[in-house]
This record gives sequence, C-alpha cells and structure tokens, in this order.
Amino acid sequence: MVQGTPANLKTSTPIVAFLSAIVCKRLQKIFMNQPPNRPRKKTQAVTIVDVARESGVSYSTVSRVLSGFEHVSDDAREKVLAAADRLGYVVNVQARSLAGGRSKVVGVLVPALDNGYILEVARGIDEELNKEGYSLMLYTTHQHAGKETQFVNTVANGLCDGLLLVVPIVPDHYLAALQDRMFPYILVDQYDATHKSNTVYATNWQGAYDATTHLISLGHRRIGIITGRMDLASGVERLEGYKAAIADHNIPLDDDLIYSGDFFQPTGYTGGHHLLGLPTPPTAIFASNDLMAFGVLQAAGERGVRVPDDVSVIGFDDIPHSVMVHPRLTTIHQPLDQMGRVSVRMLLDLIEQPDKPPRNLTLATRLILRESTSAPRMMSPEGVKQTHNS
Amino acid sequence: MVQGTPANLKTSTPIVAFLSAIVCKRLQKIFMNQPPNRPRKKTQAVTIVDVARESGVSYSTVSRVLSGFEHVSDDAREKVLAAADRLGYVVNVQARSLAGGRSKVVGVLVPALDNGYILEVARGIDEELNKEGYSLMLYTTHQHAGKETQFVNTVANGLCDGLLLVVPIVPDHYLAALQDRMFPYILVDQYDATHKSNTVYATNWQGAYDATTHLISLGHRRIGIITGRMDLASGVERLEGYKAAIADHNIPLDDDLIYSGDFFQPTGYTGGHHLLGLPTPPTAIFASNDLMAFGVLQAAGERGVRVPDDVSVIGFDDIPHSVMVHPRLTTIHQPLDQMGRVSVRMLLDLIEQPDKPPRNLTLATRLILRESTSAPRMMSPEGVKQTHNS
DNA sequence: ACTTCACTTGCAAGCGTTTGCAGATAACCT
DNA sequence: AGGTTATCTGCAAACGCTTGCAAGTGAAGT
Repeated sequence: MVQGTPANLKTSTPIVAFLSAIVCKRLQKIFMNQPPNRPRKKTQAVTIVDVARESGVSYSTVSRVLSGFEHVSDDAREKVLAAADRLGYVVNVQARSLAGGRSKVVGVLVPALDNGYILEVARGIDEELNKEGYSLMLYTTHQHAGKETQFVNTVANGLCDGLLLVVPIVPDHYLAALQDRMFPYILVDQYDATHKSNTVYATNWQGAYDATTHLISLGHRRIGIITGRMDLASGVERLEGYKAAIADHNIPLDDDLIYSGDFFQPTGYTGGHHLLGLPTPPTAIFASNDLMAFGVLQAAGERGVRVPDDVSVIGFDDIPHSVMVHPRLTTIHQPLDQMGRVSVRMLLDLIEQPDKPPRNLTLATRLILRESTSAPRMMSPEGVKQTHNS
Repeated sequence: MVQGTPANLKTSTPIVAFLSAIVCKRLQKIFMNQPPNRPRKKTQAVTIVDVARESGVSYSTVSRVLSGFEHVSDDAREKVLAAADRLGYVVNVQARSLAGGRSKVVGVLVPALDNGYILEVARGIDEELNKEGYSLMLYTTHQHAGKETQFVNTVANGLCDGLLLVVPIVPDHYLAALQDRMFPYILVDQYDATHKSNTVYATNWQGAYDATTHLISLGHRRIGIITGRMDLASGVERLEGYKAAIADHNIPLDDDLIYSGDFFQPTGYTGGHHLLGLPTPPTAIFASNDLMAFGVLQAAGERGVRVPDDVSVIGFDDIPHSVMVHPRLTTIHQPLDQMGRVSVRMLLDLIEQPDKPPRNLTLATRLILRESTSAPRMMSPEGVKQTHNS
C-alpha cells in the first residue's frame, strides 16, 4: 500500500524502465509513484479509505454502505458499520457534496434576526431539520442587498441541498434563477401567484375575518384596523378579511378607521394614538399583527385609555410575547413553528423528487381568547354609556 | 480542449499507438482521452476553468487571483477579475474547503431557539459575520444529545472555519477535542476556569452588585433574589454580587429570601409566588434574568401585589421584551449583541492566527432604570407604613 | 455440467478547488 | 555579457467522496 493514495498506477511499475527511454520527463513522473512532500492537512481525519482498510473491503463499498444502502451484502454492511463506528468516522460533507451527493444542509433565508416571528418559524424549521439529520445554514438578506444574484449562485452552487425562503418579498429574478437551476426551494408564509413555487401559507383572510367577527360579536361596531404592509399578500388579505367581516354584518366601512401600518411596533403605536385620538374613536382595534398590537397597548396606556374596558385590542400571530403583555393579548394564532416544520417536510420531499408539481399548503389560524378584548362600555352591564364621549 | 478536464494527459497522445501494443487494457484506457458518459451534474456552474479560458490565463492563476493575491501580475489579476465578473463566477465553497482553503463559514452552537437571549446574541454574530463575508451555520445542541463527539468531528471535519459556542455548559471533552484539533473556537458568555479557551464574558458579579445596590439605595432592606442555574458561572456570580452588595450595606443575609431558579420564566413565577407569600415578604426582588423577572411580574399580578408600589422588581439581561411588559422592567443591560460581535471578531482573529494565546474578554453591564423599581411603601411620601403587614 | 442472470464488489475517474514544484521570463548584480 | 535572483505562471496532484463500468461470484435455469 502506497501512502493511502488510490494506488491508481500500481500496475504500471514493471514498464517504467521501458517507458522512461521514450516518453518525456513529465509523463515519466506520472508513472513514478513517489509523491512530493505534501503533508498539508494537519487534522488527519479518518476517511472512507481508513474505514475500508479497517473493515477489509474496498472504499467504494464503504461509500455505498454509508450513503444509501444499495446492493451491498449484509456481511459487508455490518463490517463497514462496525469499522466506521470503531474509528469514529464522520463523513466529510464537502467532499460528498462535491462528488455529487447530498450535503444534508438546507439554507434558510430570513430578512433579519430582529423579532420573535422569525424565531418561532426558525424553531420549527430547526427541530424538523434535526429530526432528519440535516444542518441549517442561516442567511440574512441584508447581507446581500444589491447582489442577490451572487447570493443565489452561492447557494445553488454551494453546499445547500435546498432553500427555505422566509422573507416577505422575494425578487422575481431570485425565483427565476432558482427555477432555472431546478434548485429545490419553498416559500414560507408567502403566496406565489404564479403557482410555480412550493409554498406554505396561513389563512390570513380567514384569520382577519375571525378576529373582526369576534369583535363584532362582542358588540363592537366601530372597529379600527391597523394594516400590515400592503405590498405583502398577508397584509392585503388581513385587510380584506376585516372588510368582509364588517360588510357581512352590515357595518358601513369607515376609511378613517383604517390606519396603514407596516407590521412593526412603531406604526402600531402611532396608529393607536391616531385612532384613539379621533373625534369618535373606535371601541376596538384590530392590529394586523401582535407587534403592532403591542404598540397600540402602549399608546392606550399613555392616553389613559384602559384595555379592554375602554378599547378592545386584538392582534395576529400569537407570538410568545402576547401572553407576557398586560393585559394578555387576544389574538389570532398562526402556527408559526408548524409552518417551519411543514416547510421542511415539503422541502425534503422536493429534494428527493425535484420534479414534483408545486404544491401550495395553507395552515389554519385560530382565535385565541385572552384579556385584551371585551364588550364595549356602552353595552357593559353597568350601562355607563356617556362617560367617555360627552 | 477536451471536455474541460484538466487535460492532464494531452501530451501522451502521440505514443498511444505504441503503448497499446504492450501495456494492459486498463493502462491504455488511462491514456485514451475519451471520458465515459458522465453528464452527472445538471447545474453546470461556471468554474475557475471557465474563467481561465475566458481570461486567457491558466486556472491556477485564476485561483491565485481569487484567493489571496500573491504573486500575480496586475495585468493578469485585472483580466481574471473582469472575466470572473463577466461570467458571474462564484467560488464553490466545498471544493475550496476540500482543497485546503477557507470555507468562510463559521458554526454557531446554541442550546435551542427558544428565547430572546439567543436571538440577541445571534443578531450581533450575524451582523458582524456578514460584514466579513462569512456565512453562519446554526447548530442547536438538542440535536446532538448523547453524540457530542460525533458533532465535534462533524464540525471540525466539516465546512466550518471556526466555532462559536453560545451554550451554557460545554462538556470538557468537547473542548478537549477542539483543542486537540487546534480548531478555532470561542466561548460566548462563559468563563473558562482553565484559561485554555478564548472567551467573551460580561461583568455578571458587578451587574448583580449594581442591581442590588440600586434597590438598597432606594431604601429597600428586605430584598429577595431568584437565582439562576448554579451550575453556570453567571448564575453563581450574580448570586455572589447580590450577597456582596447586601453585606457591604450591613444587611443581614436571610436565606429565606433566596429562591433558586433556573433562568427560565416558570421558576421566576413560582419564585415570585414563594417570596411574595412569605410571612414577611421582601419589598424588592432581584431576578437573575429578565425572563424570571417576567415570571415575578406575573405572580405579583395574580396576587394583587402592585409593581413597583408594593414590590420592586429588577431583572438582568435587558432583552427586548423588557420594555414591552408592564411596568417596563428596570434591569441590568447586558450587551448581548455586542457580545456576539466581539466574539466574531475574536474568532476571525483566531482563524488567521491559530496559535495566539487565549484571551478572556469581559464586557461591562449597566443599570437601566425603568418603572418596575421604586422606593418601598413604608418610605414613600404618604408614609402608609402598616397597610401591608398588620 | 453449462449458460444465464442477478447480485456484489472493486477500480478509476472526476467533482472544483489549492498549492508545491518547476519552467519561463524579467530584473538585478558583478 | 553571463550568472544569479526574484517574480510570475502553468502543470499536476491532492482534498474525500460518489458512481459508471466491468469483473467476479454464486444461484438458478436448461
């Protein structure tokens, strides 16, 4: 055995002398089996060659045992697994992936690490990924501002087997590039109008409809809304759900009660102040997500408006904080971690069978009753009707 | 040009006919330059060979230009860069790392994705990493329960250039394995008594001392503490800081006021109930982190004990939520994201110079005054001394 | 007993890099 | 001018793996 090299030219030795008379120096060197001094890697990891030697089979058999168990005798498999275990062998992902195998890494693209929403989804993703023995590569988009193409190339070239896009807006050419390369990806919490992508989505319209209906059924008639971003499907749909519920209960739509927000706390805060400062303020406010609902709570607190006594507040998402505010927030639960889990499952499916037709999965939201909503004052048992507006 | 292979045996063609008469079939095949049908990869990415062809230099020159600019003429460099740009070349990380280069990936090991603390640190890490063009591989430890060695091997073998350990407890053999392999790593928010590791830490003792002193200076004398995990240095040090402050102000230490928690909300909650239910309850409570402080707030709310009127509460960490609870939490700010940033910087340093002696960096905490602390009732202007305990 | 066939195994090539070595060229001394 | 040195460039090997191909093996079919 020579130096653990694949011993490719072993058979040639007998003819070296003969050849050397004829062929050029370079060719000869190919035949001479003396490696130059090349002790580069310090961490001499155990490779399949070691496992092969240890178990007495060839390295290809080892490879076959270790990745996909195809056409290997039980005997060989057993020996290999034992040897691998004994040696503490760990596959070198990079080599495997270079050679055309799976890297068992999936990329997760998120806008930023700045709120609990991402964390929840990521948690689901992480858990499901771990179950399947995959690793998670986290990319934040701000990293790639302006060079998205580079990014797509990096990912598709790179070590990820698939990509989870948890970003609100994905530029079209992103998707185009991914589709082009047949690279498996899933849009998480996004709707793809073109139906070319696999998506996991939630019932945003229905959730908003339920939230609004809840408020109406409590007796509210003047219901404000703080919208999300209107360039996001979820933002639009939540507004539409609100409008539909209002209309279905024959309440006239009042544009003054619609404040346009952006899914972040500050606009919830200003929106809260705006709505509560109206000549005839709403008795209930539907914030298109919890973060903005927190802003409303804050604004209400500052104005001495009590929740839910003076104004009911309902959110959307049910992020962990919503039980930590006072009063605890009534909200629409969005199964964020489940969303993460489901997307992982879809992605792994897709990695196995890349040409499956795209599916669009929609998960159900549900109303979570807590203490931030109640019947409006004028309808409460005490009937203190005039206190506020007279 | 034949098929883009490295054209290694081009020169041999003239002698093939001659050789074929003598050498065995296998050898002959080596010389024939007809590749078998091997169109495996579908994503025909652009490689350095393409760039080389495009720019008219050899692929090694391209490689040299692209990684570390050593010994390349300006002319060549320019041509290569232009060609790479034109072709949209993106380095294949796996190949580079296989061949011995840097992968520009660092691994981040966290216990789980279940609280804002991690998120904050991760945010700092992410931002700093992006600045340097590194990618982030996220590992959660629950994945590796019981097979830590495997994990260490995977990472060290694998594609990470370095490792950030944001886990509360790192098994010794973990560290030993990493040290063994000379693998660059940093302990984040941990103290290494052996001084063999690079660490980034915060002034836990001082922070606790400050928190307690703050309460004392407000007039509190009966101050409860809910401790963190006692198997964590930070937990121990915060308790010590508390004790030191008490002693320095000649307040006797009362073991009844020490409730042992675990840094998670539930023990804060039960601890809050416990302390507030004592015959002589404390007038102030120092929770060893914000999460537990939230638990205390909740317990207080349920008991009708008002914060800060009846009891002051102070936390530790200053996670984003601490401004979102009511009342907003007075706490000790721990520069979590800065901690992330600093660790990244240390790690990248270490990657460059692996044999630098270990450094231990400690970042300063500071008191953040909000509304959850005030002077105790018996000292407040109204002097309603007896209301509570009579 | 002799094919035929299915199954198992091994060899070698190649995935896209980096890098030691050695030509080639240019620049510098003497 | 001749020799030496420094600088640049190119070749080929290697990193650890997967996989097509072909050779080997034993069981089944005739």
